[in-house]
Parts: sequence; C-alpha cells; structure tokens
Amino acid sequence: MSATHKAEAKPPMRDALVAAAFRLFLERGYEQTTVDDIVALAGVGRRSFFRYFPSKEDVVFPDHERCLADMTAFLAASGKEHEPVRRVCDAARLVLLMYAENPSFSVQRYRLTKQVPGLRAYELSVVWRYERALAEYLRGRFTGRPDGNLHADVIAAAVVAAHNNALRSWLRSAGQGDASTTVDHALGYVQSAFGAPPTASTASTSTAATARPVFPSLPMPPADEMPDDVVEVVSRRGAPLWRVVQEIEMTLGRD
Amino acid sequence: MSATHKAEAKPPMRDALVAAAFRLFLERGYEQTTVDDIVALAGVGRRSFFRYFPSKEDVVFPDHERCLADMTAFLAASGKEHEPVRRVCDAARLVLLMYAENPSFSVQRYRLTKQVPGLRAYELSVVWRYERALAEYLRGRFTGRPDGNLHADVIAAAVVAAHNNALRSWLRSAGQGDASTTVDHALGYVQSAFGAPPTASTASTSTAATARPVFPSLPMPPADEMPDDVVEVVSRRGAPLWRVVQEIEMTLGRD
DNA sequence: CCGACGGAGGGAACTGAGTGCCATCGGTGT
DNA sequence: ACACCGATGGCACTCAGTTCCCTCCGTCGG
Repeated sequence: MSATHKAEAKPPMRDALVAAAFRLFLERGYEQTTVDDIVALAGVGRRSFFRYFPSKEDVVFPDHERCLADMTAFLAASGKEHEPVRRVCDAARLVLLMYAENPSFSVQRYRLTKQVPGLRAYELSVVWRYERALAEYLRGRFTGRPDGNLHADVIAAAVVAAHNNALRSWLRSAGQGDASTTVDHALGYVQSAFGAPPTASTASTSTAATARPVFPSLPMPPADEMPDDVVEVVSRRGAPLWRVVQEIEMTLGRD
Repeated sequence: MSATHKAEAKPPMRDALVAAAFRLFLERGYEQTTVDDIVALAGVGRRSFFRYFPSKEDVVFPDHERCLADMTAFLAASGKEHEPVRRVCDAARLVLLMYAENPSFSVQRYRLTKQVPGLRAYELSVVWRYERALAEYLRGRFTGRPDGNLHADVIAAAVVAAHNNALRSWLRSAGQGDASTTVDHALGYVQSAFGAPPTASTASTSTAATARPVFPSLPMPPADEMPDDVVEVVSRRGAPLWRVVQEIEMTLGRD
C-alpha cells in the first residue's frame, strides 16, 4: 500500500518539465530556449528543474539513465553459458527497445540532436557510458586471454557503432520500417567479424528477455513475423572472416 | 617580406595562455581554475582568451584541430592503390604521432582528463570527429558495396577503439615504452578482423612527418612517479551515489 | 608631417547555466 | 497543537561565454 507501487512513484513534475521543454525546443529551438522559459511554461520554480535534471541537456535524454541501469543489470545477470559477443549484442538491443518505445519522441529528439552541436556532444557522453558498460562486461569475460582488454574495447566499440548505424537509419526514416531487423543485420556483421563461432542462429533472438517488464507498457506493433531478411551466418573462427562477409554481401545485394 | 612567414605567425599569446592554464590546472585543478585566473597569470585581458580558444576546454587540447586537419588531408591524398582499412589505420597513427611529440604534456593532459568529467566529455567530441573523418573516407571507398556505410562506421569505430586502447596504455605508463609498437599490435587486431587480407608488413610506415614543436617551452614539473594505489576522485558535493561510483570506476579504468 | 585606416588587444556590461542557502508549505507522527 | 519531515519556491551568487566599444600601434596615402 505504499504510495504508488514501491519506489517508482513517477513524479508528474518530471514529465511536465520534459513536455514543456520539448514543446519549446521544437517550436523555437534548443539554444533559443532558456531554462527559465521551460519552468515558466511548466509552472514550476526554476530551482526544481535542476532538482530533476542535473543540466539543461539532460532533459533531452530523460530515460537514458534508466536504460543504462537496465543494461548494466542485464549484463550483470549473465552467466558463463552466454557467448560474450552475442551477449553484448543483446544488451545493445535494449537501447533500441527504449528508442522504439516512443518512436515519435525518439525521432524528434534525433532531429534535435542532429542540429545542435551541444546536444550531440552530450549524446556522445551518453553513448560512451553504454560502450563502457559493454566493454567492462567483455573485459570480465576475457580475463586471461592475451589481449583481453584490447578485444573488449574494440568489440564494444564495434557493437555500439553497428547499433547506432542501424538506429540512425531507422530514425532518419521517421521511425518507419522495422528497426529490430536492421539492428539484427548490423549486429550480425559484428558477430561475424568477431567471436560467435558456431552458434547457428545468430539473429532472431527475439531480444533479451531481461526477466522483468523493464518496459511495462509498449504500445508497439507486434513486430514478430520477421521478414526473412535474416541471414544465418556460419563461419569458422580462424577462417578469413572478411571474405565470408564479402560473399554474404554479394549474395544479399547486388543480386 | 610579409610580417612573419606568411599566415603562420605563431602568436606567443596562445602559448602563454596554454602554459599559464596548465600550470594552474595542475596545481589547483581544472574546475578550481577560472578563466580569469588564467588570464591574470598570463598577464593578458580576459577577452583575449576567448579570441584564441572558443571555450575553456579547448585550451586543454590546443593541437587537435591541426591534427584533425592533417588526418583529413592525409585521407584526401589517398588513392585507389591504398587498401582502405590499412589506410585508416595509418591515419590513426597520425594521432599517436601528435601525442608522442610531447610525451610529458600528453601524460599530464591524460591525467587531467581522467579526473575531470567535463574534459572527458570534451575529449569524446574530439575523438568523435576523428572517427567521423575515418568513417567518411571509408564510406567513399565502400560506395557500391551492399553495407558500405555500416562497414565504414564499424571499422572506423574499431580502429579508433584499438588506437585509443593502445594510446591509453602508453599514457598510463607515463610515456615509457614504445607507443607505436603497441598501437601497431592493436591495429593489427582490427586489420585481422576486417579487411586487409594478406599484405604482410602492416606497420612501420613512419607516416607523414607532420611533426613540429607545438609546445616549444613548457616549464612543467616532472610529476612522474605517481602513487598508483591512491585514487583521487573529484566529485560534486551533492552528487548522487551512483555517479560517484561511476567516477571511481572510470578513474581506475579497471585495467 | 599628418590624418585615415585597420587589426590586435583591453575592458565593461550583459546573458544564461548551474549552485547554495533559506523560507515556505503540506503531510505525518506524537 | 507541535515537531518533524520531504518537496518546492525564491533569491543571490559564481562563472563561462558574448557583445559592444574603447585604446593602442603600425601602415599607408596625401
């Protein structure tokens, strides 16, 4: 019987600030909007804004903190049975899920960050924290290997880059199309380049059952019924991977 | 007969500002040093600081602009005879060269950016621009390939990650040892994972003699031999706990 | 010789983000 | 009613960054 379901009270003030901020950002631009404008529209005190958001930039990414925590928890809940590269790919899909939760919001934010250098810089620091989380996990899994730390850093960077490439392409298309297939394809490339030796089906993992409705209400379309663009990549570890990839490319496109 | 050798007059003011800034940053910390402190020590007007550096952060990375221009020129001067992945690896080595130009300066800056979150965020935006330059070049080389853009982004990210891994390891060792060997090894991993099929000797291209004494005279104290056991965590007073923990993790680097 | 001109630098004043401190308000336990 | 919270509002302050205008100084054309 606690207030509202345990510790997740969902303060209306936070949402009001985000809504007010985005209204102003979209209609007059980010830099042309002061914090005073936001709090005036939201009808709250200026001091309260900085109680909910440590900086003006944070109001643009209101849910990344939670998503990062989810990802960390997801990775921490991993076991030795999980193939490391595949695991970080699944972790990356969590980020995609968050974006897909609210397509219109994500698209608007994307257009905003594309225009404002300051926001792009801030987004970089956010992405960097995701990358660090992935790399830390991989470092843990790679302890003992000769170049464990190096491999962890490189693979984490590759996973993030692939994910972002697919995500941006989805955002650029105004949220149309199936984002998860695109991301699966991009991550498949990374998995083919690095680890994930035999493990037949690399794609179509119906993404990360993180054991908890991390995202309770998703007004998303089912998104099942994968159009079988999905390619199963099977390659030997020592094989010249770049050549395998090239062959797949030839097969897919360029038909 | 023009004033002083064409357009590269090398203003002493800029160097004086960098020197004054680093003296203060090292002895009292970055955030504890105001721009007014710097200009007071340099004996110039406050307005002049912002004529030479667009922001306070820029004074910490005074040569990255030039290095980025060098890299862009290096990539633009490429021909079809260059293997793309190998080419971007060579381009990345340019950055290492810049760091190696002034080891003590680089090491001190590294310790500074490791401690100050704001500087790390700024560094990310700098690194991002290098990565974009590499990715743009690869996109140009990959036009026509099925997943050209995706591959370009992923490979660029991997190259940057590998380079930074080696660079950080070199910086952590206070500039001891051979940096280029480490970087060659790291980039070799990326080349083995992606393109660069046979081509035996990948390294030792002794690329691009862009070297010039950027910092002619910096009277910096030795500041070597730092007790690596002690970790200094600088954090805001009211900061939430998770952020403090995060900073500690980042400070340690968990290597 | 002199005034016009232009660029480099100095400096006051302003905007806006972020912070510290304290007063206020509303609910809760005693 | 009173004391004790946590959430909020309001005020003042610091500092980064910008705008505007001033001075200084060397050069050029008369």
